[in-house]
Amino acid sequence: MNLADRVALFSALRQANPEPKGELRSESPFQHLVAVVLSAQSTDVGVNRVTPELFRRAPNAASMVALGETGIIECIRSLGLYNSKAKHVWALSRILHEQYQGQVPDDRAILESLPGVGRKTANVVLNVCFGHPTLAVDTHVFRLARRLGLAQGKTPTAVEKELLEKIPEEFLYHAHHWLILHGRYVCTARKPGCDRCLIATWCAKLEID
DNA sequence: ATCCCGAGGG
DNA sequence: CCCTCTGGAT
Repeated sequence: MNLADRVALFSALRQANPEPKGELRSESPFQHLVAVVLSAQSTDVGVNRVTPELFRRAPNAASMVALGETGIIECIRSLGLYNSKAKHVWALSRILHEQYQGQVPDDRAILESLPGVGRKTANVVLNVCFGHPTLAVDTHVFRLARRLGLAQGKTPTAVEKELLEKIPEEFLYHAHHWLILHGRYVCTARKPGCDRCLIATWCAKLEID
């Protein structure tokens, strides 16, 4: 896809949704970090179902440490993957509490060193909490980028690199949310809604027609 | 049966 | 590189 088409594609997404927001609910960087860790292989609806009670019991790092792994599991059981997620949330809370005054650091290397925080989660936190133009490649962005023909890589890391090269800078900051929302509600995994797709004009999947 | 805002461990 | 973690929704 050439530059003019890429600009047109992202302009269409921007026009439809000028200020895209993620759908995970939180009231602080700490809560957002925890919500993103919990979102691994789970839906946002599921995360938003359990976080009100979790954050009522433990709104910050210190109280999350006090709640303990068992208390965390009680709150998040219906999400799945609860043993490892509870372990990670408790351990990262303890590190933030003991070493970072309970604050989430604006630093990729430190974020990725936290238990349960990989590249994708760090990219989301850097973007949403600290305003950096990072691009988090989750399951939706990965699928959509490949369908559109914006990337061919076989790993999220490879696709992130391709997208960073192909998405014009002016669109980079919002690109994650535009792509994830489009992937979630239109270009879904099982049944892509091509008939109601705003960017089908530029989609490699439909080029043959 | 497949997918969900993945990460850690082998 | 692959496997596992795990329940809920479709």
